[in-house]
Amino acid sequence: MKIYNTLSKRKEEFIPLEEGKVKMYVCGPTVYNLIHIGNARPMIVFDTVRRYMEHKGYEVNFVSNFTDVDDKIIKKAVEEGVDSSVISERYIEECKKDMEAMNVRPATTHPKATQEIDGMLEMIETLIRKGHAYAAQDGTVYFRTRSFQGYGKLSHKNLDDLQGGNRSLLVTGEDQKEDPLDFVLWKPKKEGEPYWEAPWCDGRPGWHIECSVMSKKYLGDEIDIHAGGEDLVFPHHENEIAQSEAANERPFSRYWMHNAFLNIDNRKMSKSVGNFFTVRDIGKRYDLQVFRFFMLSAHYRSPLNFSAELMEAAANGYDRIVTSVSNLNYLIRNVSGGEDGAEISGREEELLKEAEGFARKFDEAMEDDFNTADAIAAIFELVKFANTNASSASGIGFLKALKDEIVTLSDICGLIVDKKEEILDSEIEALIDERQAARKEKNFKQADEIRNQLLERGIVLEDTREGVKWKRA
RNA sequence: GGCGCAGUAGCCAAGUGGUAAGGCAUAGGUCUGCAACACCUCGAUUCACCGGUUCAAAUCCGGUCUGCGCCUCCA
Repeated sequence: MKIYNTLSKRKEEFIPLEEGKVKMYVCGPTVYNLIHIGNARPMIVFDTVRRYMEHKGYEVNFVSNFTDVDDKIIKKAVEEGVDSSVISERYIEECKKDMEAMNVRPATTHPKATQEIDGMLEMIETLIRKGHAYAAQDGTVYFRTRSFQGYGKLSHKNLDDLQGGNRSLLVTGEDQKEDPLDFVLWKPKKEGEPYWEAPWCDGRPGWHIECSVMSKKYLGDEIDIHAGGEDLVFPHHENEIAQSEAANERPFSRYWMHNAFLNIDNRKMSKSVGNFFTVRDIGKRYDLQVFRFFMLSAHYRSPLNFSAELMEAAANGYDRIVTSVSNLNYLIRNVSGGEDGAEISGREEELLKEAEGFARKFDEAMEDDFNTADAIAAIFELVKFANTNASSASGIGFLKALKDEIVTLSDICGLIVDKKEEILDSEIEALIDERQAARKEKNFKQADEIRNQLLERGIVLEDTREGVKWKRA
């Protein structure tokens, strides 16, 4: 399995620290609002990475945090006149609902920053003791960036370039720093803000220290994979490396994975431009399975553009897979030989062998830095193969094997393609029978009337060679 | 200003040295009472442009143009 590592800027063979196990940390959202569709990209992408690794037999310890103390949360809490925990708890719950709707599995652990303050105090103390951090006059604690040799190794920046770029961006409090590149580990409370007691001042943690500490606590000093959006490379992940490696004196993460952005009309989403969608909004307009399919239709390191037209195309593509599985289900239910036909014939054996080639192609694509676009192409080839080779003359064992293969590969992508069979109420069933009778008598006018009637109730009929099928519109 | 990414059919998108996957859309056909589904057929002599290296380049090198990202809270 090859993974593109931001650290080395190349694909590397994945070798876990511990045989058969993967320790993976994904930076989660700051919970001050409903998550937007950009937040959803790393969730879907890295959930898919996790699913594939589990499919390969790895035991994955998947940790993803909620940042629940932050300026934006506090601002919202002040606006609503409630405690900031009310805001963060509310949006953590909403985020979990969205994740479920996108078929993103809950992490092994979802730590919250506010529950991990002790660990942060401890790491900050360690950093001060080792000379990597210092407290300023007002109690703010800064990381001494130049004290960490490897600073810049992830984002491939050199310190002097950074300094030049930063010079014009000096803000208040900057003059307390020994060096403009130093960043905050702990900051003093302001009136009305949540705070914790600390040796330097009552205050709250900086953003970067949170992830270093949560990763250490739940996964250990050294982990396999650390992931997040590409905008986190600098400064967030660079700073995490500095903190963790300076404190633990061990390499932090072996592989760093970063997803590219989801754009809207080729522009980064932003509230000021007004091209900003929440997952909740999109879920009202589209099946979120379609959204997930859309996300995986491009490589995770390529920018992906979001638009109604592209979602439309994705919906049609996703439906093709769902329809194929539903056709197989129909054949399985109505196969002439029933369960007795479970025996797979020699010819079918050969076909299944051929079908395995698509699963192999799928695996090869995923092995190559999780090339989901190629992997989905393999699913489409399999779908075409199934559509071409399955018929009412097929044995049930053969049909089930084909269906299982499509469902298994789709499931690795987190795509639900085997829709549960619904029971129709008897009234609708009676109408379908009535229409069939009308068709038999060549009373097509009445037959079409009934079909339209059912369509108004959201039932779409399809007359296939094998019989009448229906689906929800 | 510094660092970096991308430009492949109408649209989306794989492909990083050996002669252009897959999907959507469009058109024609088979099937069908019609519709839908499915299947078949059709689409880049060519990968932004210009040079170079090579037996061989979408893939490597140099340059040009265009779009985008990071350097500041951000997935």
